[in-house]
Amino acid sequence: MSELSAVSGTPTATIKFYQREGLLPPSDKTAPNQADYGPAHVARLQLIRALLGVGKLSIAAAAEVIGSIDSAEPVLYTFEAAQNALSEHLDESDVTPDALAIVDAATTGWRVSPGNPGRLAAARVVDTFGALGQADEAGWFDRYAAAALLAAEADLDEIASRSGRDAQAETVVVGTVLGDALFSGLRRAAQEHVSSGRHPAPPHAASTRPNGAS
Amino acid sequence: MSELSAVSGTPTATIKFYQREGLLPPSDKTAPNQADYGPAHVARLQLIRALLGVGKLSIAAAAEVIGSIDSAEPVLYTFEAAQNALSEHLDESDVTPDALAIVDAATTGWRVSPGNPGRLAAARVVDTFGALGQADEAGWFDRYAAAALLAAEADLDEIASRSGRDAQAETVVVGTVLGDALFSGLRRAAQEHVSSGRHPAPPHAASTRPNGAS
DNA sequence: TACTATCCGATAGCTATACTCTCCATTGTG
DNA sequence: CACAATGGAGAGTATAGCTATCGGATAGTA
Repeated sequence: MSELSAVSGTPTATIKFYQREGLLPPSDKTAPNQADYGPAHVARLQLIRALLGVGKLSIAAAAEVIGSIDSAEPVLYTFEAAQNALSEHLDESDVTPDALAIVDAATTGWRVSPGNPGRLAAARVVDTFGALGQADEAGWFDRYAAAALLAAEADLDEIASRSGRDAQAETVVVGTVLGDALFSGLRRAAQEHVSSGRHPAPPHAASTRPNGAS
Repeated sequence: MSELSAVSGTPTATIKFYQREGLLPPSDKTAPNQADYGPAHVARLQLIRALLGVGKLSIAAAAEVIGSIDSAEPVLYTFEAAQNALSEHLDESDVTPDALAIVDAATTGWRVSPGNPGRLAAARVVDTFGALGQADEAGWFDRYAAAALLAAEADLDEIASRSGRDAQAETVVVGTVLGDALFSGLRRAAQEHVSSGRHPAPPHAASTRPNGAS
């Protein structure tokens, strides 16, 4: 076990905790008190740390998505499981019909089930936006929908490039979880870029420099 | 005070807590034990609930962004403040140069300061992605960067449509915080759409229906 | 066989966050 | 003037995510 701890940099106490919570599969034990860990365990632990750390999942949510990787279900179900684990559970009564209509209008032509967690989450954002007295003057929702479509196509292409159910299922989870974080980072960078292109004086954060490929 | 509580549906104990934490400005008191709250207080409280609830900010982060709305700084600084409050504080030593190079390549031509929190956050995602044994086969990073640019342009247009520093500053904060949640919801919806367009059998979540504008 | 070191597993404890409750002097109101 | 309500301050609570300790068992060594 402390082999695992040493390799991963995770304290043994934490590893034991993850095992208890069902995040990490039980060790293949060779004796009542002796266990063996292989590269699969190391990889799994790394996945856990990524989901909890960068992805900010809760222990329970991480356990759910990991379970859906391990189940033999087709990849499409893993997708659903990942989405459910990542979103808090809303139903239609948590959002106004108006907000749903706005979301549906922004996603016209999309084939999305009414209970899709993303649809409901987006509607709640629309509600919140309205409650704060903000209005969508410049087609913000529509343009976000276009951006989201771009990202989703990239996601699906990335998944399709993997071969084998297990590799695909893992990419589904990793892509879904890390995708949020990646986009959020890139959007902030893009905000600075767009903003500096429109306003003469850049924010005080030191030197801004045009970015050539390294 | 319980006027405020009634209107907002927030318990008075919680309101008092927010005041203590500096989220809510002190009441304009008319007597040592009697205070008056106006519509500004109601609006502020709603903003707080939105930041904490939908935006999932911590109390401390919310206090920071709210402070930057109230300061008289130009809107560009509010942008920076919002970004800093939303990102955990990374510096270049937290990510590999390789990951930074990949991020910079995906954002070629963008004018972004090296310390931009988004740039570093994106690099950390790239690192994590690699550590999990995933490779960017289908131009995932580049395509996310394109999507992020779209979103950032929408953000800036939306902000530009507001008049007055205070309205703009509030839209900066609201847009930056809610934008992450909105995109994440729309991306999940788009994933289902794209996925159902590519695979014959949809996931079991009941009826999927093509979506006509309401 | 004795000794030591390690390991597993279970339990209890710790820390941070986001509230929530209790107390109490003050005070508007009838 | 009685009296419920108010504002402010500090302590208390619930949950999440670890972390530390203890007890029993076993492998390695001599």
